[in-house]
Amino acid sequence: MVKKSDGKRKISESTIKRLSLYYRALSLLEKENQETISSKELARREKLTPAQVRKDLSFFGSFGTRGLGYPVSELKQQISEILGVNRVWNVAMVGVGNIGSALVSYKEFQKQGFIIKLIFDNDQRKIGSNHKGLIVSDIREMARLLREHHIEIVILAVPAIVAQYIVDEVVAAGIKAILNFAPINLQVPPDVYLRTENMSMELEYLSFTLTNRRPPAE
Amino acid sequence: MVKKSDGKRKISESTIKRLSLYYRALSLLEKENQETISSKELARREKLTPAQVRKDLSFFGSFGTRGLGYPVSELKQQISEILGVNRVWNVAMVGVGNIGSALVSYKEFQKQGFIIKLIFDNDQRKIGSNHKGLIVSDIREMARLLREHHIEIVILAVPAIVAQYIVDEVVAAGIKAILNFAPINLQVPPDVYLRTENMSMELEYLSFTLTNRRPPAE
DNA sequence: CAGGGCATGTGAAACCTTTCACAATAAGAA
DNA sequence: TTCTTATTGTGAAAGGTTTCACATGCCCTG
Repeated sequence: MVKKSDGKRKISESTIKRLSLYYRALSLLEKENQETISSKELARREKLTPAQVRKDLSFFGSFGTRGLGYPVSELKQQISEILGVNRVWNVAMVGVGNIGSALVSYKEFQKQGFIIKLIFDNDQRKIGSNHKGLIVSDIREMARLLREHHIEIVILAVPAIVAQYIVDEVVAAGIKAILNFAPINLQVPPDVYLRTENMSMELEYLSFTLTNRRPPAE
Repeated sequence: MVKKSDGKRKISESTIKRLSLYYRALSLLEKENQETISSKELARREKLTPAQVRKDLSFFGSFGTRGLGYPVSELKQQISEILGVNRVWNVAMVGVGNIGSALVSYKEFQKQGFIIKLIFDNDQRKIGSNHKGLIVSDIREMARLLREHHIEIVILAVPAIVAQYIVDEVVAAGIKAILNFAPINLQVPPDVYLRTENMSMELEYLSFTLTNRRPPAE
């Protein structure tokens, strides 16, 4: 129940990503009114091993009951605290092209507490237009508006060619966490956390798998 | 230059994903008319180590010249063959909500040779409507149309609640590769390759990092 | 055409992650 | 209360990935 003493435990990226999976699964289980779940069943649902589930959770504490499993609601709550999603995050979207406007309407982000408060673009035709109740702001006002609205995370959905330029502005405005959808590797200072979502990568992975799968017969 | 004898080399997922990064970087370098690149410089651009770049490439052959580096165009061509993106892949989109229609317009997929040929939905109001030159088809016609158009990859952008039902239909239609954008873990037979793109996961990762970063001072 | 410089290709070492295997222990039955 | 059953929590082992370090060998200069 109690968290471990916070030594300089280094938690791996894979563990954090799996916590997201557990969180999603637990949310579903909670809706189904299931009270407890074993590592075995949780692992089956997320295509992992029971040992992995237990090991992942053990980095953060002892949440289960031997012989019984984990209490669904309580574990979900614990993971939400670990991931920091037990609160609201103010988010701004930069770029209102296809991807940007789709993500503004994407309810999953809101459900997890990531609330898009501001939208920016540099296209005069888009500035002032309404997207899901939000008015598109001029990117030249970004620094001031980000500060005024206490934005902590910026989602970048601009063309690759301008992405580095825009990210420099975002960094200059004091933002420390950026989720980038432009298909390019951006350079940021070491105190800024940048994650790049590369949607082509997954298609290329499928392409690789189809291309290199063992032939139908020998 | 010549590929290694195809033993039962097991190539790791991370290596394949990095090949995607190299491919993207090389495409840019080619546009900039750079003729050669060293592992050191390629690593710097993608925030990796030179040794990693060389090791990754060495699984597939010897593409570089000692003392000089790798020939940009040639290496790009080689990687495109490895990833299987030196050809066109026929793709179908299932679901024309926010994400689905954004991805239909996403030029990056086309540029990489992933051509969306068909769009499906089950909403009568959407069926027959035009998205970027493609008419939305009735999902009940999916099996026939997928076969007729030689579709090899399906992108799934439907609500989580119906995703398992739809993916069962896609599998029944004989599709072996699926890219899923629904935030849920889907079950497919072992001969079907499924990748799930979880966009909330990256935001949650940022949330975790912001929440657990070392405090400003001690 | 020989020699210096440079960057590759690659075994081996270091490091990291996952899996194993079992002691610990809570719940419920008898 | 004691016993049985189930499942956790976790060191240790196994397995996998990254980094090191250097021999190799190509290019270019003189």
